[in-house]
Amino acid sequence: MVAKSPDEQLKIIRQGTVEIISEEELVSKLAQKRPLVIKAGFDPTAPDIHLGHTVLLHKLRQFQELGHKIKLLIGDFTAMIGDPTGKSETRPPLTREDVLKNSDTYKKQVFKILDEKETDVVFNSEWLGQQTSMEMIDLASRYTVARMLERDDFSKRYKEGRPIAIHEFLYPLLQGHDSVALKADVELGGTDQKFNLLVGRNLQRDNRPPLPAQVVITMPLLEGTDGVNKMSKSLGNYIGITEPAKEIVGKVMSISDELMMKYWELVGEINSEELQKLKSDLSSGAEHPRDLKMRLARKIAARFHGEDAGTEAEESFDAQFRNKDVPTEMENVLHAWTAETERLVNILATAGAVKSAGEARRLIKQGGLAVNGEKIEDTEISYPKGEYTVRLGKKKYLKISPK
RNA sequence: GGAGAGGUUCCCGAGUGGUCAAAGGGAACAGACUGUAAAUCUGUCGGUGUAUGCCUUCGAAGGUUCGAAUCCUUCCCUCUCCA
Repeated sequence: MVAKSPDEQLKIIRQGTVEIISEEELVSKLAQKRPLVIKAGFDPTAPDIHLGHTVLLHKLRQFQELGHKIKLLIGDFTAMIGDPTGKSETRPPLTREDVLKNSDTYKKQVFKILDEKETDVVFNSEWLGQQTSMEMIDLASRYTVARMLERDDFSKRYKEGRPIAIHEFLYPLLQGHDSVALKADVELGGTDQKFNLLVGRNLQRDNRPPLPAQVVITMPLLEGTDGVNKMSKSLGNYIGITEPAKEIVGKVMSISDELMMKYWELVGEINSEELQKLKSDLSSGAEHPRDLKMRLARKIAARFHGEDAGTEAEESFDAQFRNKDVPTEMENVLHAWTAETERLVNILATAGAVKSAGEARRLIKQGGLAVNGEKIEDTEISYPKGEYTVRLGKKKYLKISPK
């Protein structure tokens, strides 16, 4: 089953990673010619998987193809703490139902990339929920405050005088303990997870009896559509895999050219030779950046929605932005007219198309609003009851019809 | 337990009695430019039928004052140092 030699495997595993701690250990584990236990943790608080998550999933998929065993860990227990970032407040504990619901959605999404048969989905509440206070204290005694403060996020906050709650220290410990419980051979995570992953390694070593330490593999974080911050739902710069194909194409098309190459590398499902070719074609001019980006956009859309949806999304994108056609389908908003005619700004505001009438007015002043294809100049214009096609800005189209 | 610092609009951050809907930056939105690129430039950025008006906002609640983000009181929250 495990057919490839350790060196061949290493070559594949290494692609796109930031760090492997350590490669020698990984090779010797691979040389044992058994399916390794590969651990990767996911937070069940946000059930929507986005492209950023898939970086990890693609790597896991590669491990699967090499014949290893994936333990997909849903951190339902640790979610009660929330991985400390300093940004997020302590999260309210999820109910059992929430967890189950979220993890179901998770599974559905994850298996668009992973092979379901070769994946174990596990919940850390299974063992963490059973722990007694004594065991918790014992776990806490394995680490010192000084070592905890080595973590970037903690030391920064400490220096800046920002709060750190004690329970935040427990997060890395519990996550690390998961590795002990799973007897993980390898743990995969984003570069922001390095500290936590290393804690797992240390805890395995310090365990009684000691366990073989897991190999830690970190993956680059994928920047979101803003090109700066890591992709996350809370920043609103994400591309969700359940989004409509058109949305995915639109969002991918709006990323910068530099970022596009990173996307190719991390979620493009190509090997390093192919990546090199794309890069050289791009710099030699053999390939137009726009076309290359469209290929990527289409590929990603097709991955989650099928080839047809990908093609269709591309066509409608071109229609709208190349040929400047009005899209055939758009969101329909119902509005109840309160009088014979009503001011446009009010209609838009009450319909929820804009935050306030003032914003609508602003849009008009800035020349970003059109009704039935005609640009509006007058901020006080009124319309009688009827059906209208409204364009807000460059890309947002809306149909307003009477309720 | 003691001493000190602080909580400002989406975020960071200035403002210490009227000239404050509150500087500056970021984000966001719009326009120009384009490949719906990115970058850049310009504009907007609490609400209100536009009003030198009115309403809501400067941790919370009260108070002083003609007038408070600014002063006082109590409360909540955070940090630092000492113990």
